[in-house]
Amino acid sequence: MKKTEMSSTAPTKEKNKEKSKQQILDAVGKLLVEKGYAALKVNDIATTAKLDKKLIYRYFGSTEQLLDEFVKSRDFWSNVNDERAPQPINDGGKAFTKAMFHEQFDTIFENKEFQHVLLWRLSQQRQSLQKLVEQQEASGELLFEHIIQPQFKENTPTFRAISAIIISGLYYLDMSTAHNSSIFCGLDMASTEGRNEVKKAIDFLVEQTYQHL
Amino acid sequence: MKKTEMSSTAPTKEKNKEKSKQQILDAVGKLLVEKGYAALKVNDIATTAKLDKKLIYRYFGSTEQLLDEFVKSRDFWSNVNDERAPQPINDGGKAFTKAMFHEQFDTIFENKEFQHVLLWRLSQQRQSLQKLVEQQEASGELLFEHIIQPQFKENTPTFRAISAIIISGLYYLDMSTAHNSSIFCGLDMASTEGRNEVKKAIDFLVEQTYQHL
DNA sequence: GTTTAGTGTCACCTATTAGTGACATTGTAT
DNA sequence: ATACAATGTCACTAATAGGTGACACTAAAC
Repeated sequence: MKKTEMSSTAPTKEKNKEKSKQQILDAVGKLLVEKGYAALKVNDIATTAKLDKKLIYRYFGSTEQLLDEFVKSRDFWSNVNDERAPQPINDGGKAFTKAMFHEQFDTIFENKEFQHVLLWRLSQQRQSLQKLVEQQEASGELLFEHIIQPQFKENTPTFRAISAIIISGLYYLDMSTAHNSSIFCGLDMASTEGRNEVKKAIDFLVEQTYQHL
Repeated sequence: MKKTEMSSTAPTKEKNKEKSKQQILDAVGKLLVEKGYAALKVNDIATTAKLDKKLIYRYFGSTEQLLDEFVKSRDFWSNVNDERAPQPINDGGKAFTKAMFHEQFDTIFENKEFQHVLLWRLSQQRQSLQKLVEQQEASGELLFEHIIQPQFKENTPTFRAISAIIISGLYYLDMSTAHNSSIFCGLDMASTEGRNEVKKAIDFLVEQTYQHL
């Protein structure tokens, strides 16, 4: 009978472990968003997770490993990786490029955790964060090879540079909006109008690039 | 005779105070560049300055005030403020805009202290850092009003957005070059070639904007 | 010489932080 | 019932952190 119970109900011990690990990982995310990566201390994490810090060491080995685990647990570049080209690409990727830039701009704006991870990886040399950079480069490379190169031929490097400016510009604007004043070049980057101006600018720049590069 | 000495030679005590204050401020800069803003701890600062931390409290009041003092002591936006338009502006500011973007890109690349302050102000809400944002906005506003507005009329907001993307893009690229891998969109942002591609891209984007916006 | 004010040094206190050993609790297998 | 293994709790250490009081030294004023 006891055996029957065991096999019918999932083992509660295991469940609690997974639940606790999840609580801890979530606490990292919460602290990251609320106080920034500098506030990621074991004691705070444990308190936020409402668990003893001992469990952090037991389940993750060390604070370092916990943070690495946290980074790995989030899939920040899924929206870039995923291959849903919304419309067939017969314009050399123009519409796709515009849409991707818009998506990046909005996704990062909404995802505070993402913003803090961007900032974190600018500030610290953590291996798991470095991996994000490589991952991002790799997924971007696919686009450049398959869509941009055929379109722009020998001008591909310039297109790369233009993309670099635009993408990193969007990153910075989203980060600075969340942490500093939201005014940049006189536009309110937290308002719909301001953000629409940026999107118009993106479309304009991409359009001009496709027409005149 | 003693009195004569006093009035002829500067009082050495005062001199030492100023020298010590300078040593402390320089130590902040050195630590900021070498270890990032998170490493700005009193003990480290004092050690780096080769002085007792007591002096930090005596001369600056607190660590907080020291850091504010440090930020105020540097004039990071002088290169933007200063009104040396290299050529007469009869092209609506096109050449000036290109030159300014290039200058920003290179200045920040070379000035590691500047990079760290950019990062610092994204990460922390310190009043003296916030003032930098306002100062920067104010000096930019002059350009928009006097040069851009007459040229672009009702399209000025779009031009603002384009500038916002480009400037913040240059910021981010310079920061990420120094702290992460220097590869972005497949271009090496630490190499001359990579940076020249970016400059070509800047010129192209500005050119297109002036021709077709 | 004595006083005085400012500079610099040292020892000390306190709070925070990371990390661990010991133990109590609980669910499960025998 | 007993043994066992994993979860969770607590008290403790050690290191690092910010900050201060007391005192020695020195240059100038009298």
